[in-house]
Amino acid sequence: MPIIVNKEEKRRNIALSCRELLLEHGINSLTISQIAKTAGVGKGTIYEYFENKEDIVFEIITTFIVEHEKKLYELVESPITTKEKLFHFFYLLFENDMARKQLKVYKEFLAISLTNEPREMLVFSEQCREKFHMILKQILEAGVSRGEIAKDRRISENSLMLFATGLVVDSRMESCDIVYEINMFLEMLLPLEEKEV
Amino acid sequence: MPIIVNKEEKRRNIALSCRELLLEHGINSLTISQIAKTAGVGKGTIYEYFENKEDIVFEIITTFIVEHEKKLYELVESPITTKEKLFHFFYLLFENDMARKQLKVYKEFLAISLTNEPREMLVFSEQCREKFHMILKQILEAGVSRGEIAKDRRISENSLMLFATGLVVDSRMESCDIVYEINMFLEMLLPLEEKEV
DNA sequence: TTTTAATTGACCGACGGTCAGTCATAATAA
DNA sequence: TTATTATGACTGACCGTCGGTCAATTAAAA
Repeated sequence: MPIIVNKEEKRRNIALSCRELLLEHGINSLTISQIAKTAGVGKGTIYEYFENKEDIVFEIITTFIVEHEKKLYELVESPITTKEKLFHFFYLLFENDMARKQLKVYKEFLAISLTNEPREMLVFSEQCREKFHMILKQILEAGVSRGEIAKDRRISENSLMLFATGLVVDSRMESCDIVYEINMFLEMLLPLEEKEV
Repeated sequence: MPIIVNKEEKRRNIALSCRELLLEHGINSLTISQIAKTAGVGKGTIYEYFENKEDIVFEIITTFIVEHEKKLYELVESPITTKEKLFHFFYLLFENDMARKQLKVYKEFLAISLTNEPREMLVFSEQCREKFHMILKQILEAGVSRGEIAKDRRISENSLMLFATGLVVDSRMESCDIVYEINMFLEMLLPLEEKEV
């Protein structure tokens, strides 16, 4: 019998070898031929492991999101105020050059799932949504139990996430000052007095 | 001397003749050849009036947004509570089939301006942002002066708009129940007691 | 030798975009 | 009034690119 390759692993390896390529150029200026060459395989081989071009991007994005999640879990545990945690929950995406480069690719991913509606991507988005929801919930509950958020103030995790999405999308505009927008939003939800409790 | 056509007008007419086509199929499954045929001109002629494919969509989107703005202005004047106005500020986009069809195209437009970053589109987006900002400001100020919003509650128009963007983008997911999300958000900003004042 | 998973790159069709050439009109000359 | 000509409008055959396919090939195991 011929060699049996670990499909899952090879898929990941091909994707990994293109990470830099994708970060540098965007999705659109990335061709399958380039990808194949970079990964050191034939063009046809790519289609043994991926459905289509978007599928490759999808695999890479997944690694980004896993990394992002890790940062979020650190955030939950960090010894700062709830308001600061919330600030970083949003700001993490824009923190530094690397984050912004990854965000750029994530935006392209968003763009794809906004036009075609590939079932798989939707499912994936929903899973992310759920995870982030949980993280937010932890942050908020800790805030309440620590008395940093008044018990009667109902803060909707969903609303915070929709705000985050809006932030990602509208950050393309010059007139959108990320830090300012986040602070305004948080100030609206958690006015100073409450934090001081 | 040859005929001189009104370029501006012809551009609009070509775009207009493709409105239905665009609403029915998306941007991606719309080809230049189709557009040319539908508009009753040669393929090359299209490029006399438009930079590229996206430029055509851009022209059509503009008509959608103008219509949407009109509805928003009506909303400002309508005899309902501030909270209801805010609800409809968001919900107008999902109100009926027509709105949702237009929104679908708008999402595709968003997708384009999210990947390529054509200067022109950015400028356009910022102009829209400014207009919607003004409308929100009017609604909120009316709310304060009518005593429906406490004077000390600072509500950030920008935050509302970011939420709206998030709503548009995340509405692609099944798990995002528009009406519910809007109500949760508004309840967070304007708890019942305040409205009752 | 046979079997079969894996690999490959030449090839295909679709599509966005271009451009050399044609057409239609109106200003002008005869 | 008619012929000439200048020029913007218009056209569709053609081009390059790119995502995706598939028949042929390879090579390891049986």
